[in-house]
Amino acid sequence: MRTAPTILHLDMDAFFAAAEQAAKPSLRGKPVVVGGLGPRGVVATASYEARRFGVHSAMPMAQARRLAPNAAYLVPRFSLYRTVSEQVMELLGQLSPLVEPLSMDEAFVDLEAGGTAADTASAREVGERLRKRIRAVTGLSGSVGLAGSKMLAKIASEQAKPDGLVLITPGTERELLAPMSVRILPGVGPATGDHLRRAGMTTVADLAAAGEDELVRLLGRSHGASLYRMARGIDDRPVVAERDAKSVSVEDTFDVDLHDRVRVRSEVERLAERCVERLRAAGRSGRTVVLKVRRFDFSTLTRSETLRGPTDDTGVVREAAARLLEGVDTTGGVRLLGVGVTGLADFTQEDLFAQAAQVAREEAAAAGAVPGTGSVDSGRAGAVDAVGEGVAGGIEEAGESGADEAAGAGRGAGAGGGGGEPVSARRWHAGHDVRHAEYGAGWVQGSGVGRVTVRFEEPGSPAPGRVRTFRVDDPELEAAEPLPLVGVPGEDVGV
DNA sequence: TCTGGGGTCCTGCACCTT
DNA sequence: TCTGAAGGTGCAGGACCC
Repeated sequence: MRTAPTILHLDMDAFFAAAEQAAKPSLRGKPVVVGGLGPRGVVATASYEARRFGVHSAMPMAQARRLAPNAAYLVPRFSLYRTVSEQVMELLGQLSPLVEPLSMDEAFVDLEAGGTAADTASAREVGERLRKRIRAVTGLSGSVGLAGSKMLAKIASEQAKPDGLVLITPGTERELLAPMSVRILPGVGPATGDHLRRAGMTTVADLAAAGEDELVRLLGRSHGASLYRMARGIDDRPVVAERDAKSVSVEDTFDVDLHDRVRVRSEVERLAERCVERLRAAGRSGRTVVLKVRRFDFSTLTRSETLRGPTDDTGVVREAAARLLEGVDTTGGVRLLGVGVTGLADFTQEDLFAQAAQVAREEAAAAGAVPGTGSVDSGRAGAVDAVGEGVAGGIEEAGESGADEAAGAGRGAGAGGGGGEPVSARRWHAGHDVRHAEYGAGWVQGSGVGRVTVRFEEPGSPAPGRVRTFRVDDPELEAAEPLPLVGVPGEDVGV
């Protein structure tokens, strides 16, 4: 147990929404909701102004729109958030070599490893200086929690929100935690919370009083034992700077349930290809292929197959996923499909298993054994065509329905201009950056029925910009990269 | 009311080997 | 040769997190 607050937890406030407000002066002080805008989208982040209407993360977007009909609804711009995240992580790296990012907007820092003096005043000073620097560099606010362990530092930053700093003095953990809900502890979600409530435990004090044996009996060995320790304020998990990914997966929820088995099969192939692209980009290969199917009634099942060795071969993963699909009943409709690879290894060279599989495919093709699949090459080309058709189909559907948004963030993302795409096929995503030959930089406020509305303003604009409407195929309008956010002048940027 | 996407970890069961 | 225990591995599902 540490005797000084040596762990810092940083949590950026309403990160995606705050980044959008910083980038778009007209949205500052207004309710902003970022998330999937399709019929089955959910809220990723709501600004504090939107939270006042009851909107929160993971809420279905349709419900959010009912609660806050006048909020700005935007699709996420991950490239912008990643850029800001890198700036913030760099600032954290100046505090200590031991930084553990949890997501784009959250991280633990081991201050002791960074040489911060082991006393309360020094930790508080480091935390306050960090918050100022983040505001100076990004224009955004972050909340800081300081404590002797990861669990308590995280609880502290939660209490500090928004835009604050809370320090938990080591030694006071147990009395601080005692009256809190069991849900404050990491690993206690809705299901475990309910389970404990039925057993008469609602506060952390109840857990500590119940004893380890009782918690193990209720929740199992691993979960029960670790929860008992946490309930007594004990958490000696170290800050871990580097973590290797253990799986790579992609999944898509469809606007409308799929019933056509042929379409389901082609979607699985497309997902397998996307999954391998990600796998290869990470320089990894994997041994177990996992197919995920969520049916019309939201029931979810997974099927997996372990290969003889790891692979990063598109054909091998595609065929394994297709085999797994054969064993799944999809009558009634499919809401979501996913393909993943686990059992990751670090090699990228051609493996013998993939070569053997390729030989088998070529032999089968030469023998004409599988009509329609053709050779390896033509099989791949066919799959690529199917992807192209899928995207084009999505565009037509969006146009016909007057929908103002993409079917899903994953599909057609990045469309909207540039890259030699025909202008007639463009899609304009609410919130995304554009540039007009005459009016300059702006962002898409909405689109539909052949028109796109753009607000022309930049992160540094002193006042909300003007709004203009164009035809969706206006040749003078093109998609643009996000502009860098502007820090708050006058803040301390010294190191 | 109607539930995304990308992950991690744990549990229980079946099967195989020693 | 049969039997049972123990451990490893594969598979499926559930819970949780951001």
